[in-house]
Amino acid sequence: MLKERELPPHHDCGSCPIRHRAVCARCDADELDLLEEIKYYRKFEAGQTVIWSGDRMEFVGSVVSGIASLTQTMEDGRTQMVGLLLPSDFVGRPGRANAAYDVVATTDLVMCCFRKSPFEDMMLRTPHIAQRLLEMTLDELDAAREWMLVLGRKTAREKIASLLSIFARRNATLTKQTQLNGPLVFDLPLTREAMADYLGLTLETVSRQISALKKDGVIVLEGKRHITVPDMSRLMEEAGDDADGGVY
Amino acid sequence: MLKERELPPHHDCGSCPIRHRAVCARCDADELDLLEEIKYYRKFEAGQTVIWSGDRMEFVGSVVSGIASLTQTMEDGRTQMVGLLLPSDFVGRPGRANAAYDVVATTDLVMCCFRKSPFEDMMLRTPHIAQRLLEMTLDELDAAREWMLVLGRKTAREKIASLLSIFARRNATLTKQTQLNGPLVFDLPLTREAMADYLGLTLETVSRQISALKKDGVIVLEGKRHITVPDMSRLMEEAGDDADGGVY
DNA sequence: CGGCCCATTGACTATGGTCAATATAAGTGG
DNA sequence: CCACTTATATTGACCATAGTCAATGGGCCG
Repeated sequence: MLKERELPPHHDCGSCPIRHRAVCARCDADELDLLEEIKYYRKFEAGQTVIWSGDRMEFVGSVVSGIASLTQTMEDGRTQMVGLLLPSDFVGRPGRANAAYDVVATTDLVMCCFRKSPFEDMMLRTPHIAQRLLEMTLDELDAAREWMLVLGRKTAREKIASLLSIFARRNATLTKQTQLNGPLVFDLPLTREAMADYLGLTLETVSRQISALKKDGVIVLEGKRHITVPDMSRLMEEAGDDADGGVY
Repeated sequence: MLKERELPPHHDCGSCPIRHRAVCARCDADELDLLEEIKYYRKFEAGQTVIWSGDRMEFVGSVVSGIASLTQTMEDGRTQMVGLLLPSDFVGRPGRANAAYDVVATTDLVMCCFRKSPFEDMMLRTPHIAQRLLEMTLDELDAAREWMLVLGRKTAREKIASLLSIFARRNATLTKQTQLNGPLVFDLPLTREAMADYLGLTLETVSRQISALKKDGVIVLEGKRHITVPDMSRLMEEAGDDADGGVY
């Protein structure tokens, strides 16, 4: 595997890009000081495994930048991605010794890690952290359940459209585009194979459906990763979601 | 729809069958007293809808007895069950005004409800409740993710075997059978259609696969609902899970 | 008895998977 | 700079699994 690179400087929480969204979002200055003492940064290269399923977990933490995936694998090699970890998302489960999933860096990744045991102690004494973690966990549960509908009931074409919708919307919020009317432009952060693992498809089917959506003008493809969505409501229609309602 | 039946007596938390597993598990006597003041029981008949998706939620609560299902429905009628609520499971999301899913009583159901707003207030002041709710939510998230693997990657036969495994194990713990060696006997709490909705299949495929497992001696079927599993490890093999490992 | 609900089974079809060939792009080293 | 390698993606031919449509069976209850 690839080797870990030099660590970034131990920077201040005040200037942290995920300060207001991560597990520390509700912490006040005093609480942040305590967190600073048990935190450290780690960098991973695209493709590198952050945690192996079954391994003892030494830390929990937040994704600062980049994307990681949570995957589950059967003995015969079939794999299913069960979560996509974006900046501010939390990794690890307080109170559990061993990891339940593989965590893999999909892109280059920076994580803000907390030593597990001190973090658990702090959670008991700091309701702000526990409250925020509960809120985030409830959000993740909703996301997982929404994905169950995608996996269980949508067609291959709808699955692809659903995934593209997620990226398009995520990118729109990230670049502060409040308008969803104009064309949306973004780069796919996943390979065809990773998309297949997330959608419960084969990479060939992913490729075919992307080609079909392109042929039908739902998306414009430049290269393999660069995508333009001329009409977002059209894409959401293709995803089987209500194009109008659900401002989410 | 069916009408609500007379309410059960407002009984004491001390004698509650889910006392040690529900959201109140960690509460001490004082905290239970406070909960008693905002709690009430509701009974639902099999088939009755407890909460409609999108409706304002007046309460949160725990399943005391019976089974409820959490389902999501697309405009064209395709439905996916996204959770199975068993005794002690929590219903509702503190901090959210409207329900995200339909909650339907699959069997006759008794719920211990808390008026939502007082419960939310109490959560802020009672770490024992928030801590337990976090723990339960993390468990549900794990369950949802395990189900994503089932939905995304397993064959119809494996899906059925996975579902039967869950019921068999749940029944074994409920009847205090610590031995998983001998034959396990239980009644299916779901119709074929509900199983299909949970597994992302059609009811015909469910029926066919149950017949196939029966023909192959993996299960013995008496009537439509009564099932005997002669060899649990055989069933888990069919489910694609490791038959030995994972004492879960 | 008759009607209703739930389940089973069969015949046929369609969606997506499998296997294989080919294309494209990004390095790597002579 | 260009051949060579490797990883990623596309496309085609064929096939298998599960879906669709339809007929039939079996309890249960009024």
